[in-house]
Amino acid sequence: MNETPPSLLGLTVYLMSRTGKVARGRLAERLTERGLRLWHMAVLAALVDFGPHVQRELAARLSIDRSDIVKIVDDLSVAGLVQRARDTTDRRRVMVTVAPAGRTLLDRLHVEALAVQEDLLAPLSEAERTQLAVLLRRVYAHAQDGAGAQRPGR
Amino acid sequence: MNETPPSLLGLTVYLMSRTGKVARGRLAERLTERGLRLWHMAVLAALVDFGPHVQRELAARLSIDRSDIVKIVDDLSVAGLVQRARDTTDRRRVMVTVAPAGRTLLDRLHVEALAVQEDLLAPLSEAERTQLAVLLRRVYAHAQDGAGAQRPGR
DNA sequence: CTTATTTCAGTTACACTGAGATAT
DNA sequence: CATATCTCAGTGGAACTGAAATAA
Repeated sequence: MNETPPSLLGLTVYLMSRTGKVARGRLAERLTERGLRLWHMAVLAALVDFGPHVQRELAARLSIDRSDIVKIVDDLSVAGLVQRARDTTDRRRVMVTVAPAGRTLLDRLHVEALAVQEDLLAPLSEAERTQLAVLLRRVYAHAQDGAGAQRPGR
Repeated sequence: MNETPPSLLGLTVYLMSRTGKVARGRLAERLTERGLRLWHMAVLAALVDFGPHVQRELAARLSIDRSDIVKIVDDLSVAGLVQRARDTTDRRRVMVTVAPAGRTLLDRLHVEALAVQEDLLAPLSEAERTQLAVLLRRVYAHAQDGAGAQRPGR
């Protein structure tokens, strides 16, 4: 009685939308327990992977709106997970650097994300999980390239 | 410079969340041109695939909140895409039936959804698209079973 | 004077909560 | 009285718009 309409299950875009929402929701659930949201984790990851960023770079890399990055970085700063400092050569810019506490927290968040993933992908074998990851990475890369919908670039 | 952090790309849950959001966004974009949203299409699909529903059944089948189904069905009703009628045997219930206009519209929406999908999955071969669909269907089915996060059942 | 970056205020869509109205 | 269904009002996070403040 609770079956999903076959005409929707036959659409891969619909499946992507639904499963993506579940993935997002379960990740967010874990992060909420720590008073964080997905963007907080994403920003920490960007800082750890690529080093200090100007806020505008963070927004561009993560596809967050420039208006929203402010609050996110502010939250992280208040929590002592990142440090903010005016760029001395261009005082319009705010350099954001990950703090030691941010690194150790990100490690833990990563472990939790893997647990969520383990749970979500439970019905798939190791090989199938790899397959899924590979396929999604290619789709993601293609989408990032701006093909398809209008991508004004902002 | 706009590369996504590798530690996030390595998480399949993150990829699912991101690609799902893109899929959702592009579908919604098309529907917005017709003044519709994703749930409108989902409700039409449920009615066409399974016949008339009581509103509560629609909500359960599509995992929409019982509070939100009201407005969605109301929109469809105003647009002449569905018909609402009190159940004569249990006058608390409202039976929702798809109207002919709803059927023909759903056909067109389905075509558009396939176009969006074609675009999004462009980098994948036919075989790979099938693979992706199969894997996602299994993940979706598993998620629906209530495994993992708390599913209070409402 | 124009442009870039940060910041803030406000809007919209969305998912959910809680409670009221009606009927069983 | 308890329960089920529908309905509405309100809340909070998310994504976006527009514009002000500061600096180049």
